[in-house]
Amino acid sequence: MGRSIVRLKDIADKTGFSTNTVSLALRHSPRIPQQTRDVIQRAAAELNYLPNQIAKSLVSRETKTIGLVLTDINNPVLTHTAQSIELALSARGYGTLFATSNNNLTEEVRAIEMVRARQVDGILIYPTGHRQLDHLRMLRRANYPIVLLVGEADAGIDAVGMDERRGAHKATRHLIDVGHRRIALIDGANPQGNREKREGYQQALAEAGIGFEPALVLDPRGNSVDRGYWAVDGVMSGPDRPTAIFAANDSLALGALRWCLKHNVRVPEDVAIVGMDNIEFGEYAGVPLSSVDYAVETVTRMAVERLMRLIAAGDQLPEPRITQIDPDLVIRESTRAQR
Amino acid sequence: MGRSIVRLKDIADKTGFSTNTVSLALRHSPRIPQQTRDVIQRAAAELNYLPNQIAKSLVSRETKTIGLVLTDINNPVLTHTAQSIELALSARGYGTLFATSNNNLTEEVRAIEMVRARQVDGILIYPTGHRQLDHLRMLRRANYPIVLLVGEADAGIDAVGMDERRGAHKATRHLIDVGHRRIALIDGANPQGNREKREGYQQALAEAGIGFEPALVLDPRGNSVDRGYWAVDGVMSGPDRPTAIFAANDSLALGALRWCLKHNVRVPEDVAIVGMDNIEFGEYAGVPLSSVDYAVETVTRMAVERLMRLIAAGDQLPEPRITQIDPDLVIRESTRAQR
DNA sequence: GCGCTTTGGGAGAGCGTTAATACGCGGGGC
DNA sequence: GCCCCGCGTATTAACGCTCTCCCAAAGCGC
Repeated sequence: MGRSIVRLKDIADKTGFSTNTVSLALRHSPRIPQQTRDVIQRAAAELNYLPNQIAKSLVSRETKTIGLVLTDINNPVLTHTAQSIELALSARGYGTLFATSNNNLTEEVRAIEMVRARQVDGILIYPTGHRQLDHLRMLRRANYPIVLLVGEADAGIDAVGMDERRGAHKATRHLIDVGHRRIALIDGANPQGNREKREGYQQALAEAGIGFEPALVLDPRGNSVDRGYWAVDGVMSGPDRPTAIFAANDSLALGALRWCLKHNVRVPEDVAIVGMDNIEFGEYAGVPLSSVDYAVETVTRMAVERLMRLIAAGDQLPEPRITQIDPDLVIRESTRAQR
Repeated sequence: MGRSIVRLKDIADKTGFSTNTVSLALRHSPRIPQQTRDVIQRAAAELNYLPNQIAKSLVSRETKTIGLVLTDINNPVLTHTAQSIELALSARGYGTLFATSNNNLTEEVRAIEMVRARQVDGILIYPTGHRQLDHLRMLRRANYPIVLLVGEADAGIDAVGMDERRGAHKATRHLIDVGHRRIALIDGANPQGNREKREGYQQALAEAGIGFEPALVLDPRGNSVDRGYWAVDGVMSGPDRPTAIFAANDSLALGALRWCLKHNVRVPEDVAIVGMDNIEFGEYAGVPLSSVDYAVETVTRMAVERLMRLIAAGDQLPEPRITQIDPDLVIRESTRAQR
């Protein structure tokens, strides 16, 4: 616990006032005359006093710290989210206690216990399973301030996030609009029970009267560029190649793009590619990548604001509010050319 | 501070034992007979008891939490570092209190105060300025466990990091070896006082008898892909184009690569490019990027181990130890072809 | 000069936990 | 039969801070 040994009592001893008076003076209480405050504050500065937030928390029953639980920070969009949240929280005087679940429910539960034991004032979480929310609902029911970073419609918990179904629908629809009918989907989250993207994809196909072909749904078993590369290797090498690929995130899309460039498959002439999240590396890729934009700043701003409101509400939380942000599709060269 | 209201006292009331007995029982003290322990532990489980780490910290004088202060998590290598550190710490039962300095010394100081006020047991920091370490040295002198994530040789503080000077030297040397003499450097950190990369670059030039040309040193004013793109726009559009580019990180390098691809400048035939950090997006770029590998896992493992040792040392810290990791150069297509 | 308020400050309790110490009681040694 | 010991548990005092009283002296009106 650091080596910070200067306490209120030390300032009290040095100035001759009681610890109580010192405490009030350092918090600018009007009950202490200006002159006394000056003396005390000067003494505090000389001793290099730093208030012990732990002791403060014990009595005030708030830690001014929130728990941030993410699945896996290597996804650039979650990285950006983490950064943006930390910024917003620190601007409000809150610290960020960070933990990862590694896309594993058991670890998620452990991470939540860890931050709860440290008495965080609230939790922001990007849950592993968008459907496995019971443990979170229990917290919410116990009046624990918690906000999901996923726009899960029927969570029963406050949530702010991209409408992934609509995003996937827009991306697929766009591919259809520019003339594609054989559209592959790369999505690692679907087997884990996060079906939104898959549903958006299927819905767009259905609306266009295109039959759903299970062979075109690829499970990359991960979310790295590498995974995207190998996910498409099978179908693309085969005889019945798709003419378009929709990837559930830009890392996967860039992997697919790389496969194409390496095998002299022209993008977008031979195969069009759309990603999701609109990360910077996509914009500046070998062929600039079309992508569904994830409005990180908007999501984090709203999520933090909502969490602050829940914290302020105290013992009687308001009804949960779910905000689903309708994402924009950013069209770049990887789908630009008409067929 | 959450809404966790179950205390030792509640378990005591329920079971009829004193809070003290409950405390001992839950910590498996041999002083409490097995049978009593069972009763108490069952009651604790029923009440959903979660120990209050804050209260525990106040008396034990350790929080089992460490502060992680980074400049800017958007750099993929720092992202990876953050993830890897969180993992290592959580495996050791430590929480990670995370803060960013946004590459600003004032904010760095504030971030450190924030984590110190929360009584973290130690600090891991990627400092803004590799030469502005006085405030950190003061902490170290006060026996505060702190480890830098930068291999700064004469820090006087424990440090683990890549040897950036050698890395830059290797990259530049490689470009010289494959026949280049007009080699541009893109480096945003140099104007901030982090001169290691620049020095490695200049040293390699000098050894090869190549005159240093200030016009070839480009300040991107940032570290995004976008910045890399615009940083090279000037020299590359001019008459006296360099034939090779060494970028201080892969984001910048990918920006430069993108400029080339967009303007039909062949890589590596017309211009060779080397980056630094060896991020995955570089490996799968339009032209796979040569890069100096940053051994993230090694750095974080050693840094965390060192921090643990410092924490265990208590009031008498051992002499600071600085570990500089000699990075490997990964050669890919962006520099492969001989001229 | 009396009682009132106001001003400046202190004493003490308590936040949830742990560590040190105290205590009651049963049993064994002599 | 008495003392002592040890077992099982309770009591008490911290940890550093804030909050709720409380008190003493000064100021003020009549």
